[in-house]
Amino acid sequence: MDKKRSDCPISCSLDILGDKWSLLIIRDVMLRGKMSYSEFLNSEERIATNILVSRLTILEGEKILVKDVSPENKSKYIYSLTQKGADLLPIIIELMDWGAKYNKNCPRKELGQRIKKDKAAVVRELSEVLKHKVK
Amino acid sequence: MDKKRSDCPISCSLDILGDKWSLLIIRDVMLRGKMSYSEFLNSEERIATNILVSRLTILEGEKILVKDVSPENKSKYIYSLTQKGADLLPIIIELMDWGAKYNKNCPRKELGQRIKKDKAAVVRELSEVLKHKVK
DNA sequence: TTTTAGTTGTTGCAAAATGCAAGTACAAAT
DNA sequence: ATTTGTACTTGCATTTTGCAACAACTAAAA
Repeated sequence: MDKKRSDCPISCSLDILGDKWSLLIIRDVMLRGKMSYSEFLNSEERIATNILVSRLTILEGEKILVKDVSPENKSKYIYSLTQKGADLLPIIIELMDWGAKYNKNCPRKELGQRIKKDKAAVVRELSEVLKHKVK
Repeated sequence: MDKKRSDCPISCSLDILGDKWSLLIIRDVMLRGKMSYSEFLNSEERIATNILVSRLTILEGEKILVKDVSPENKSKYIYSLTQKGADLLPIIIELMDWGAKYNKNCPRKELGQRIKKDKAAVVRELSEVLKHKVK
């Protein structure tokens, strides 16, 4: 954690999350079941390797993600959400809702449709699911 | 609007909002009644003048803000939210809630307290207020 | 009229972050 | 022993950001 720009909670959040990549990694873990460096690397947005390492380090340092050796493959690491990371769910959902609303090229899929109908229910259900995976 | 990284709605949102400053400007307009270049410049986070101009141009280009000559002072511009900009309210509220929850130095003030108690009500009330100001 | 203050920028330059390509290290599989 | 998979590191060019100074315009004051 560097020095904060101010004590405004929005500013504090943006100090950590305010870039184009961090929340995409969170999305991958939260909604797409991705857990490893190579899975993140293969996301369609094509993050560079050095940026990915840098962001994973920061997210781990902020205790948003935790890193463990994979049980199946000892030369592999898996990243999981902490409760602090899981609590980013509403932000992710709102970004998805706004993005879908104002981009024609972003057709709403299953989750998007459900968010449009009952956002609160989606957040409730997903946070329940995440609760059982949190480290 | 540059080229998008993907059609994921979260990614699309971050293409526009994914930096440390844009959402702080939105915060200033949305929650602090700020409307002008000089007011944004004087926020405690101390944005640089070239960054501010750059962000205002982008936000105007994305039709999140609109720029008009001030009625009182013809050498002054005022920036207002469009409906697209006002629809960022839930994102701002969630960033505030998460930031306040995980930062000791961010004591929740009036709005923060109300968000903690009943987030949905706050969003409903504030979006009603914003609706009447939208350009 | 000249000056001063207020407002919204622009410009130049250094520092930091990002993007890209290649290389490294280590474990497991063949 | 070699290859494959996984997780990085490094070097370098490009882009963005941060900082400080300067500029253009308007309105009001002296």
